[in-house]
Amino acid sequence: MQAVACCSPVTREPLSAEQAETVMPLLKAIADPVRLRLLSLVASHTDGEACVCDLNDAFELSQPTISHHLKQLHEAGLLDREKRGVWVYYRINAGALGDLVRVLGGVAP
Amino acid sequence: MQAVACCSPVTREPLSAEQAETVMPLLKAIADPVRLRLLSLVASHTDGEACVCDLNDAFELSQPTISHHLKQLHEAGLLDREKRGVWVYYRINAGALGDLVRVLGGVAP
DNA sequence: GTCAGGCATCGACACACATCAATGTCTAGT
DNA sequence: ACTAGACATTGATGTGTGTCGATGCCTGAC
Repeated sequence: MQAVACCSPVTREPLSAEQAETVMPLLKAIADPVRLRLLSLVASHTDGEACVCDLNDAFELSQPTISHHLKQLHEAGLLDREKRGVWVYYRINAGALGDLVRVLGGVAP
Repeated sequence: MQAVACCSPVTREPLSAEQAETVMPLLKAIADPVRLRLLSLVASHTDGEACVCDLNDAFELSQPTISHHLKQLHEAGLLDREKRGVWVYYRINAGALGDLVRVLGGVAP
């Protein structure tokens, strides 16, 4: 998969400035409590996808705010977006999350 | 080790607000290009520790800025601090990084 | 065509944060 | 004691970002 395909783990050799900037979008995307929970909600949902209508109800935040966070996760490559009729479904991109785990020195399942 | 010991992977079940807040310090600490590189520099250095004097020279940033970032990483539990004479050494805390990897659904080495 | 509802975009605001110069604190020499 | 050097702390400043209300765009139903 290797959606980001960046570099060896941070614990192995020093990250260059360019490599760090490559990983930043992923890290900044999940470095917010609401976005991390959104990602978790989508990832752990049935079939690995969830409707925005359900996600809105899971937080005491305005609809534009949730929409904004989902856009951030989508642009980072962590969530895929698909419109089906009136509803929009977000799906987890396991590859992107796996890349991040590997950069941090872990082993992706 | 389990320095943070928080929760099952984000991909398994939805993270609660409290669980998300628990992981945030770790994520926010590495969600900055300079700090991620600092962490990588320390982690990949000989014996897993590095002197601040060396870290200062690795960036074109002022000394207070580097000091500030190292403090952030230290307070997040990712780096241990030890003063030896005039010099200060920072050491990687592999446990904290491992916890983060596990929360993200990876397997820590 | 019209209307209602789901979601995105826009503009504005408040707060957080990265950065620096100046200063403080500690240690080892001399 | 005095000095020089290594790091930390402080205060100030500019930029980034999370949040919301208002508005716009689609889609399906009538």
